[in-house]
Amino acid sequence: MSMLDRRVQKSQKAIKNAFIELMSEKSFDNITIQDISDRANVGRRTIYDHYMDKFDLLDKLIEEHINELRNLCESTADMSFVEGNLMWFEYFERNYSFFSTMLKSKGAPTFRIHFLKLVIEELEGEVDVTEGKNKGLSKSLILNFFGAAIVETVEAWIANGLSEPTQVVAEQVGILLDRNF
Amino acid sequence: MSMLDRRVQKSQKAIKNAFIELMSEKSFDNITIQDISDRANVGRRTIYDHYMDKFDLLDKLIEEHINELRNLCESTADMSFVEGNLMWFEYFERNYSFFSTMLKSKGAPTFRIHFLKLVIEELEGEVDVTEGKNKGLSKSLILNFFGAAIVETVEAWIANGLSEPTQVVAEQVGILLDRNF
DNA sequence: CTTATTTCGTGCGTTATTGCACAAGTTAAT
DNA sequence: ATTAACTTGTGCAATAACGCACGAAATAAG
Repeated sequence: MSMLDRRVQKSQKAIKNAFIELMSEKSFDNITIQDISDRANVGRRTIYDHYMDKFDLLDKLIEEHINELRNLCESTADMSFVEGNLMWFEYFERNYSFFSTMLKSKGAPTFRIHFLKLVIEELEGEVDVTEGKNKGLSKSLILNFFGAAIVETVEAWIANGLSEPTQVVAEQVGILLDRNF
Repeated sequence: MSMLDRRVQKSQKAIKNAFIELMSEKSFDNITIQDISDRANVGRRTIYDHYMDKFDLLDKLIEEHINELRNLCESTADMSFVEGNLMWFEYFERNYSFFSTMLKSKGAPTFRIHFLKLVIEELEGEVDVTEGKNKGLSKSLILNFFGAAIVETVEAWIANGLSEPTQVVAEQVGILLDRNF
């Protein structure tokens, strides 16, 4: 994983950060490769060595975070929602600038879709409609219901500039989930 | 000047910054090339591509700032001390972390010497002992006198964490110099 | 519409950085 | 005193980033 050349890591990091910065300043469409190259202090050519175009860059960026979150799920598999949520929300907090720009920017509604999809996928293993409190209910309905609820909560929390303490939000959402699964 | 390869600039900057950071944490003697390489996130080999050893690195760093200050003097040659001092003290402010660590660190008393030497050199063209208020006085005595005064003032100002506003210090020192030259 | 200006995407040769390996010198611990 | 762990300085081949130049495509200006 971390066997990547140091130069690659640094270039990609600089490019991604520059891109996120620019996303918070102007719309996706108005960002040029030139802009990114200038801001990242990296040769324009270098960007093409790593990404096809700015769409590819955005895709990779999104995919990366989705994967990170998926990995996070594995390590929290044996925790309660209250515990696991803390890890999730701390991740959001750590990557605030990314999620903030991605969730509000109109240029990238793509992200919300991917994000919701991930949440539902990861929630899938937790719901049981054959017995317990959810017996007889529609599995897909439950998944959509709580998936959207989670995404929307995160979105609002971030849009408000993380005004609520991370622990509090994580715990409360955790309580609601523990109660329903 | 800025025709240097982007990579060189970035590497050297990272190395210098890492070095300054480390200087504020431990004594010069206890800093290893390994440390610098780790902190700068640069291959150990790269450091040797630019510097002989850590002494050379320190020298280059000092020399660089001394040169910057010397250049600054040229551009302020036709100003009064009050005006010119503002440029100087703003430079100190901009490079606070450097001056702070260099002036307090016991591992690098070298810097104080170079610094004083520069101040005296640049002051030399301003003093006239053949006529005016300093007629008959010893030129070298005057230079040492005010040179040390300036250096000490800067040192104290920086040691106090820039507690006094830059403009105020610059102006007051300027007044004292304008009065005596 | 026509003309600048800018951005794009790519090919190319050059250069800087990298990671590794090695022998030699330091430092610390037991 | 001896081992172990770490640092140093250097050689080397591989490769990432560089800067440049180019024609094509898109965008803005007159």
